[in-house]
Amino acid sequence: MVLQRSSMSRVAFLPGQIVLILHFKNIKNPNTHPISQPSSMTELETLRHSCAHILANAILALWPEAQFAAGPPTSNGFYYDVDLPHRITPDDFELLEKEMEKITQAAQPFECEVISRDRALEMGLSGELAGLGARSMPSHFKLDIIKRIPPDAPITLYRNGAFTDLCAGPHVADTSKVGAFRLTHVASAYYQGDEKNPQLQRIYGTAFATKQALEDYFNMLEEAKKRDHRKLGKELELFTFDEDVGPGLPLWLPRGTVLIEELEKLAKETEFQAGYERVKTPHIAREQLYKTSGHLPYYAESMFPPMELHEDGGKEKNIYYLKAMNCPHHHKLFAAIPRSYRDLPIRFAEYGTCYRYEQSGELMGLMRVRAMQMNDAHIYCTEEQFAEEFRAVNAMYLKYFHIFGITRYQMRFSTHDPGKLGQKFVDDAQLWIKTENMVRDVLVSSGIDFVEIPNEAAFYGPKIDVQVWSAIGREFTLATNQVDFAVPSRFGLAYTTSENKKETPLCIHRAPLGTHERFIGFLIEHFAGAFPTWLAPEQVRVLPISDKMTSYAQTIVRELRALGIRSCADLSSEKVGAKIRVAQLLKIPYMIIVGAREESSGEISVRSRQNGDEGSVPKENFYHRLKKEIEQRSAC
RNA sequence: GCCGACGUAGCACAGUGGUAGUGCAGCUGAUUCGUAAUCAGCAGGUCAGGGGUUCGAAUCCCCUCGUCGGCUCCA
Repeated sequence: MVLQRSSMSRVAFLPGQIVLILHFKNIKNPNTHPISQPSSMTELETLRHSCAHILANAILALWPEAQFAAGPPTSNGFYYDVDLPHRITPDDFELLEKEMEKITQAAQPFECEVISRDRALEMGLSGELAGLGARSMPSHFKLDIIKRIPPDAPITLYRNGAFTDLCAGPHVADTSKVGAFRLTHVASAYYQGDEKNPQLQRIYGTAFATKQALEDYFNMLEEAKKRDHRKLGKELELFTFDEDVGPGLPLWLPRGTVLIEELEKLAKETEFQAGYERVKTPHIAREQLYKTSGHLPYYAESMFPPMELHEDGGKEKNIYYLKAMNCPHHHKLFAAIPRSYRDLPIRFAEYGTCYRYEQSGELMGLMRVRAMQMNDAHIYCTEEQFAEEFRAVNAMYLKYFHIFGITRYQMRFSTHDPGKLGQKFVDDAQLWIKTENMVRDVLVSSGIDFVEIPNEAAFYGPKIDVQVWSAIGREFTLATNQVDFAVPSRFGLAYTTSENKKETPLCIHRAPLGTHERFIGFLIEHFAGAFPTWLAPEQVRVLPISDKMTSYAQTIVRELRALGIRSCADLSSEKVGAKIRVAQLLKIPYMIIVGAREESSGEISVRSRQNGDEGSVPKENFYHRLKKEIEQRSAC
């Protein structure tokens, strides 16, 4: 299973809700417009785009030599890419915002003018495009952009005050109509997103129709930061990173390990019921395995550098790689024993640990790491069995999403491009069409919303990625499900048919729980650290009123543990209020408070994380309720 | 990987050239308490690491490591 690197898009934040705006290549998208067509921006986008012009205008007022590239609205605001010797830092924002204020207060009308291509080129050469008038240097990025405008498309200018920009528009009526704005950060970006091109400074800002909406947005960002898994991971003692261990290599503390083991328990139960068999494979393999699979050499740069071993007194060199995926190992397990059509489907499952050398700048908490434990399985089946197997896999995804209450996700169905058969995609047009139709049918008949993206399939077959969004709005692939009709034949995998012939099986790679790292990172944010009882690292904390109650508290802990319930007693000499506070901050689902009253009556006083004081109950009643809640994996 | 910012006690932070600080957590003691913080004392640091400038560096400069924000959205 190869989890593809996901694009990191952003979501748009609106007060009180989170609205998704997706950016997919080749997909109709309300936010992107083909260059030749008149733009159809939303009101908010228009406002933000106008803000970008005002930003450029302000930058020019301070640094007239600035050269501008693109300045579009984004999901959360706007930016303008600028080439400028002066390094703009957040310290410059105040000054820039003041300049921008001057422009908005002047209420300069935005005027549109259609010009000829020659006139546009002329203006570009004289530096007037994205400028405050003629300059000694040409507007070279704008000239490049003009070259890329289709010959039949009109070329338009937008002006406000002295500022003129090559722009398709639209814009607000005048510069006073841009609502409330703020510059947010500065980053670098390559011109046209290509690392061969010069690096520009990208100044980001955001704008809303009203000051209140702007404030709401920033408040919401603050709230989102509180559920950032990196922050909660530290506070709740779930995982850590260490410089000596290495970047992107998480260390799981005991509380985080509980999460891992509960997820594995769930996966193992679910997969057992669905007819999977568990396998175990080593973390390394010889170079030859990845030559056979086809991962070498093209995938080599995403793998850790190989280990070279000189065995036989140094005569022979053996090269080993840390595995970046489990599929080749699983294929070898399939190949280990002669297989009959009667044996299929064969479903091999393993929580396999994989290592990928992700670029240092791409690492991000648990969401993108270099060592990951994957909820992997490979299903080998006949073509006839494929639809049913795929349907079952899909049902498993939905079952998991139901358990975790994951409702905000998107299924992304990536298909092939017939024009690229034999290059980007395995050359078997019939099989592509057939499998894609089967996948599509399953999705449609299951009533699942999905987007279809041509040209994004894996080399060996179509795939479905489940996209979700982190607390701070980054999009990533949580889980993936891929059809493979190419690699099994590279491995010479075969089964004997009822006619005693050899046939290559299809393979479904699937990882509905993705990797532990990313899935738990996601769950931490999804639950804001308040895990449902079945997942909670510590399920119950027993709080004795005073140390006279120590032994009764310990009795209760023993009883809970005998029932398999994770619990501890807080025997510190704090007052009960302080103990409650600590337990609440650790987001422990239940507290049991015991004093003399409870000891004599055999009752316990229950306090839940969610509802506070729930009063006294006979302890067996509570144990029973808790056990049921855990067994059922209730949402809360 | 590239660009930028940042790195001070376990955590959150203050300290911009002149003796390294605060709060929480920790430890010790006292307190024995009924639903979100009891009190007191103590300890804790090669200021990420290395090099340089300076009479003197957490502070200025260079290198390395790490973390964070970006690197798709094209007039």
